[in-house]
Amino acid sequence: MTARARKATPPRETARSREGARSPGRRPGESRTREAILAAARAAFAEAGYDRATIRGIAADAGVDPALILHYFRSKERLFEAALELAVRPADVFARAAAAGPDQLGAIVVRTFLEAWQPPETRVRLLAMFRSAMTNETAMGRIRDLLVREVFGPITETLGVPDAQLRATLVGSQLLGLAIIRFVGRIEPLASASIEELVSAIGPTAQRYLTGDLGSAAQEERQATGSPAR
Amino acid sequence: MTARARKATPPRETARSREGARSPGRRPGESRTREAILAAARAAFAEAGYDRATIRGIAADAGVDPALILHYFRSKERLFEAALELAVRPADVFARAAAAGPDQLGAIVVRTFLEAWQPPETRVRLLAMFRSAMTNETAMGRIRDLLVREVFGPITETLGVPDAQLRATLVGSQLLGLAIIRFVGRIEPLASASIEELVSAIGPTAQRYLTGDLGSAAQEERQATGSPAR
DNA sequence: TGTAGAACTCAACAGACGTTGAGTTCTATC
DNA sequence: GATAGAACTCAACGTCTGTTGAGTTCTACA
Repeated sequence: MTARARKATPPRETARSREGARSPGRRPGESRTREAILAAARAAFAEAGYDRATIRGIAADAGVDPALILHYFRSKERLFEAALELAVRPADVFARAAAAGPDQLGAIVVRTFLEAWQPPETRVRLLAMFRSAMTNETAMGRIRDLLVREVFGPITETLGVPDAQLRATLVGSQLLGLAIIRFVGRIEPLASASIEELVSAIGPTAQRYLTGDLGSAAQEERQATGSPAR
Repeated sequence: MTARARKATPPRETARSREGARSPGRRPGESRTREAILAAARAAFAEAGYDRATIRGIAADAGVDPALILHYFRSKERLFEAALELAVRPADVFARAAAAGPDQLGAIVVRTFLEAWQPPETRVRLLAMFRSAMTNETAMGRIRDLLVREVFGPITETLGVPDAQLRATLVGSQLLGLAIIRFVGRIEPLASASIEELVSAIGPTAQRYLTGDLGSAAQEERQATGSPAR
């Protein structure tokens, strides 16, 4: 009980109205409780990651009994999966990428990625995903899908360049690292650099990964059957 | 108790010799128990991250009572700090960087970074650090120090280029993302690409971040007092 | 109007967790 | 050879965890 992520949680009390317990049973009118739970869950996962976020804490934030969460979602893991849904709409990237020439792809990818973090709803989902990915298979799998299946994989394959998957993961590695330093670690000066600044610094990197020359070693190895050395 | 990171832990038993308890009290001869604990701790933190790794599990792996760990290290957090010490020897980078021309700096930085992951002792420490960094201040602080104070900060400052800190964090972001995709997420084809391949793909990126032109937006903003938009 | 079932709460479970204090056995120093 | 203290184990503490089952109140449909 040294350093817990929960706020100052007085012994019990949760969300009861001043004195006496909230009565059990269904509430009159239509219920938006499920959404409240999901919002609280996303906030908790974003702040603390999968391991440190607790069902009890989420329940308290949503003003609800912990058991109700499991009534809806059956387990913490499934709650997490539900909370992560629709973290990113790949359509945005494609639309903007298609509208511009292929030589501006790098800048557009970086800008779209950074702008995706601006709306609080998206930001909270992405933070939850990233904070949890190091120790949670679901979150890491989600990142992998975004990179190789949903976003950058399709982009590089559409481009018709060789080494599509390698290019996709290279772009992904740069954006992943950027996001962690900027939004999770909040390390300066990257944390408070403007989007313009980052686009002009990192855009060319993404551009090269997407369409450029990846160097002789990469070329050779891709043509060979197995990979030497390591 | 859905998905724990611990192995198959039969109720008790830890490391007792078949039957009966191991007797208490000091063991004869010189003790290397402290080192055994640290090794087990590093392995656990590398596998599961700070939150999921447990003192009890580490104690079992080291063949020792949990209380002994706290006798040595006073708390889980301090155990973690001790386990992370000497994760990287910055001297390696400097020596190799000094030996080559400034136009090969990018390739050298990438290669040195990747090679640092090869020895199991270093690998396990770095994995522990990265796996824990998303939810643990100590680990993230350690990463920040490596980036801006111990390794890349000094390098960029020695180069005499403008925007030293920005360049340092940019290189750091690329290497951080690379390490997470390759060593934590093990996402292909990046996970099993050869070092040569990665050096020729990512080296130019690092080179540009270190000594190249970061683009007009970056230049302008660095000369102005405050940063606009955001 | 009756009834199935959804939406809720309560109380408890069993097990984990970090940490503590007291006790035992050895080593080093005088 | 006595003594301080380091190196260890044991048993327990208090708290927190995800999850369960039973009970209550409402809604929707026949």
